[in-house]
Amino acid sequence: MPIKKSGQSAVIGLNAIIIAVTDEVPRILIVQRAAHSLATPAQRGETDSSDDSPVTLPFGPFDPSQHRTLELGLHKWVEQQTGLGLGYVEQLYTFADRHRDPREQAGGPRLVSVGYIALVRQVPLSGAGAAEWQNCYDFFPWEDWRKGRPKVVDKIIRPKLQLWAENIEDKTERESTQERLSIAFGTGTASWDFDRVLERYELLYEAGMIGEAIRDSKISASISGFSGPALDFDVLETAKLLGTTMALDNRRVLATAIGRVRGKLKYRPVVFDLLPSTFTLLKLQLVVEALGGVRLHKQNFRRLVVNGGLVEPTGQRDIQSRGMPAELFRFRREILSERPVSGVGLPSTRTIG
Amino acid sequence: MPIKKSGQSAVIGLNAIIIAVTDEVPRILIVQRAAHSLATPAQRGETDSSDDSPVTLPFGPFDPSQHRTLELGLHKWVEQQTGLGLGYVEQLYTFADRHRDPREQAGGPRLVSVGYIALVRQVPLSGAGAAEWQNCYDFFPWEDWRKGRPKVVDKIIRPKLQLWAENIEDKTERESTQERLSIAFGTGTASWDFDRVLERYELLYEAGMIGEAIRDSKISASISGFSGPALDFDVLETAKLLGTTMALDNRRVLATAIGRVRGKLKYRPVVFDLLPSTFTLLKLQLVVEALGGVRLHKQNFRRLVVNGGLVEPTGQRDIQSRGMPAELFRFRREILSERPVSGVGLPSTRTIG
DNA sequence: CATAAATATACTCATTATGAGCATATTTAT
DNA sequence: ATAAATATGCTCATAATGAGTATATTTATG
Repeated sequence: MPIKKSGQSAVIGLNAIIIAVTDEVPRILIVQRAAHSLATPAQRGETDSSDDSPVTLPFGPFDPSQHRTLELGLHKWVEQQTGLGLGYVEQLYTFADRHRDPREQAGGPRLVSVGYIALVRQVPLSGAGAAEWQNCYDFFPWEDWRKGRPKVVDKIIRPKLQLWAENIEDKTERESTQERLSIAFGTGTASWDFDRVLERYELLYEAGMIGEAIRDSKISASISGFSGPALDFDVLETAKLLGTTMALDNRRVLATAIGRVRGKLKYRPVVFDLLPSTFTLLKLQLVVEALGGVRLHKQNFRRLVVNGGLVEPTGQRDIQSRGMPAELFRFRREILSERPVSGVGLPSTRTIG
Repeated sequence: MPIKKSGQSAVIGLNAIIIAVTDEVPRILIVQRAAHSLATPAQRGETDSSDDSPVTLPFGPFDPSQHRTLELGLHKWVEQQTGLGLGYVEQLYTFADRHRDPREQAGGPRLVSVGYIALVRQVPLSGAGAAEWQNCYDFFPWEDWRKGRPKVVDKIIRPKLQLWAENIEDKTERESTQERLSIAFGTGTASWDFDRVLERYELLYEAGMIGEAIRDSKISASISGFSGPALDFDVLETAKLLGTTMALDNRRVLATAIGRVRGKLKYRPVVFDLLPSTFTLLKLQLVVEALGGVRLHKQNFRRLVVNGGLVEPTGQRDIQSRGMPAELFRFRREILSERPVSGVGLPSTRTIG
């Protein structure tokens, strides 16, 4: 089959970011070594660049003749591959940059992926695919602040990024980069904004500090024929401390997803799609904390969700080991029609009668 | 040139939702009668279904061989067509449902459009295209509450939707529809959530109350060979009161965009991309109100943006006609690095030290 | 059984944010 | 000079939030 050469050609695929929380760990479904059924040639093939990461997000082609909508295509294929029934599903973003795959041939078809986030309750895997669950924070060790600020932030990220930014030649670019740093990593007066996962990832990539950056620059060097500068040991060490490298731009996609979910938590009751129909308040809190990467104040959290009408008691109690048994609650769906958002108003300004 | 028959083929296009606010009116850029340069055959051609609406969003094909990223493609083409320089740009959504164009041929390539929102300051149009500005609320008369609740809401929308929902046969579906109604239109205890523009639009479409629904059902009837039921005068009258019909699913795209912008207003300072670099607080407020479709309390709005550190006085005053001259303010970019979001926290729960 | 450890739940209190309004100042039009 | 229009300052009640303290109910362990 000859390769199409049309400049306008594109292949549309679906990327699924499937999230579940178990044992206080947010996990995503990943596939090892491109075991996913159908990949583009560029995705499947010539990956033997020795250190290329085998970890990918589940990916499947979208066949318009088969499926009426993207979302239906996604459901079908995920269920086939994993046996998972998807709960909450939301379109994330469409990724279409050139060199998403750095090995993409000039003139070859562009790989366009539409990413979907799905939140699921359960963890039983079956189906044809070789999918497995992996801790989100394996990919973003700097994003989990539940045990305090991760050491990697002060020891590596901040100093190295600072240094990198200071050495940018162009003044305008240097200053705008420093501003971005300050916003994303909360240097100075700023606090750490848990939503800005993507912005942090992008800065680390641009600074060449993570595995993908090293890999991509190596590849483009080898394509252009130049041999890049020898990588010193330190760079590789740093990259290793900054989490597991993923294939292509998959880690970027994942960063987008986590940021989106964290943002969503604030104003829509999506957590409940990760929980069974009844749960204790502690379980609820732990799931929120896992996704947000933060610890919350227990009594206030309780006050918020109970007084806020998000949950209601079932009258039943949880049976467990240590301590006083907690009451089981359920999500109050009615809240959706009662309050505009579960927590906020306009720009922080409310309407006037 | 023979038509491709591959079941997997797709054409990727870009839809631009370009928003500006002038004279307290939020406006979007539209194109009359498919005057946009390059449309798919389905989009351009056989539109002669008599009453088919001529109003479309700017649309352009995306050529991967020309542009490295979707956003670059968008910029290029918008500037060519309109002479506009885009300010804030954000990817909105990817629309790929079958029958986005109800005339789509079975087996023909699927039209996939990636929508982008752009906020611009100015209104001078030039360039090759036949674009013009139109009031957003021409398409969504029920969304502008600045002069109180629009009459169309109580006179038409609520009663007709209520009736429609009550007559759904299947009990489960009826109840879920009634819940959706209550959430979207704030029947009962609920208040009107200004974000839920898309949900409201979709319900009106499903209920067959707006122009697009009538058009699409006519078309599928004519394709399937059945002649649909004769439309009574009332249905057409209703549709006319519910705003201007757009081509294809463009109004749905626009609804998505407006909802997104309204939501964004709450927690990111995007308004400033619609304003000149200095402005009075009234101007600022009027722009927020225009987009939100609400009136705000003036003194509290001032307190919010000034005490909240979003803006700072320039020392200069505005020269105008009536009344005390207002001070000119400017956006404090520093706020971005100072506060996580301009207004909120986690699900409504803050972190604990 | 008594006690410690673990957990759940109730309440308090200071601070800040929000919604609604009154009061005063500064300008232009008449 | 006065009315109309606008800007701006201030108050006040209420609600939301952050940070605790206190108490209750359970299991594990001596």
